[in-house]
Amino acid sequence: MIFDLDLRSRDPIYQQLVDKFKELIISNILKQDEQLPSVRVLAQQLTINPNTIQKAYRELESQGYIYSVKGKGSFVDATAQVENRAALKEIEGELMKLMKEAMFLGLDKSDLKKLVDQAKEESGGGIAND
Amino acid sequence: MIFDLDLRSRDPIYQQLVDKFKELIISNILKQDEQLPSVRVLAQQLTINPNTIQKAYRELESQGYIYSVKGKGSFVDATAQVENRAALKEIEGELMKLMKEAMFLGLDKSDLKKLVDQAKEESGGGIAND
DNA sequence: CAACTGTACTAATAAGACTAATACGGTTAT
DNA sequence: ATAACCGTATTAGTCTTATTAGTACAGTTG
Repeated sequence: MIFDLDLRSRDPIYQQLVDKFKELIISNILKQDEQLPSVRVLAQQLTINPNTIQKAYRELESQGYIYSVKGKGSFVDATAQVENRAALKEIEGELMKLMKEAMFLGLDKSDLKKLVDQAKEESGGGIAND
Repeated sequence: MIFDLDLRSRDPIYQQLVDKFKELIISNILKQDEQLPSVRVLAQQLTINPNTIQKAYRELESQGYIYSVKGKGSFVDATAQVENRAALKEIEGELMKLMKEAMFLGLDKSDLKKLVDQAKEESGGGIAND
């Protein structure tokens, strides 16, 4: 489990952790029901405070990416993502904003559609369908 | 000039202002060389500190969206956006991340490509090409 | 000169991220 | 059952940063 945290970033550490884990789950590197490192172990590995890990895990759980069981651990929950309508709406809004900005900066529709294909290949495209 | 700022947001006010002005410039509601409200006037309208406006304008200038002239004012700079290679690379990265997440949450390629078309229509599509 | 513009600087306040220490409750294997 | 793990909660202190406040300087315009 390798994490390249940037302690000097404006992005909080817990947010970086959330993003990293999301990527690992989305790209299916962490698989369904696979156990995440424990709060204490990961904190020791990264030499940061356990509370920070806990905050990241709590966030991941509230977003439906993992589930935690007292006494057992935290595990990947890659099911039922489709039900997360609110999150999807938010992401669509962000996507629209970024796409408009990208177009303003010189990209055109075909460039963006290539990005779509690329995103598909790099994530579910090669993994979820096998 | 209407701004619906969320003072309680985790996003800083100056960042919200940057986003708003970007949107207005990208959608061509604010046109080339059009003057932006002065730092002091806008601060008074929004009942926030002039320094916050200044910070937003400085950011917009560093990103190439406006230019400021001492004694005269701040103006829209919608030219030469294509040269901003670094910004474009960053945006592409963010787009990839969001697209992957959107797919994980249930969207497919065609959904995303529809978003691309929609973004085109709502921004440059209907304005830059007339 | 007066009234406007952007810009710069310093200090004070408020909020939030992070650390630290501690404690509680559930699980699992010996 | 008891030790060694797990997640969870709470409180307090530190540090950073956004924001405010006040002041000052420099250029433009009538």
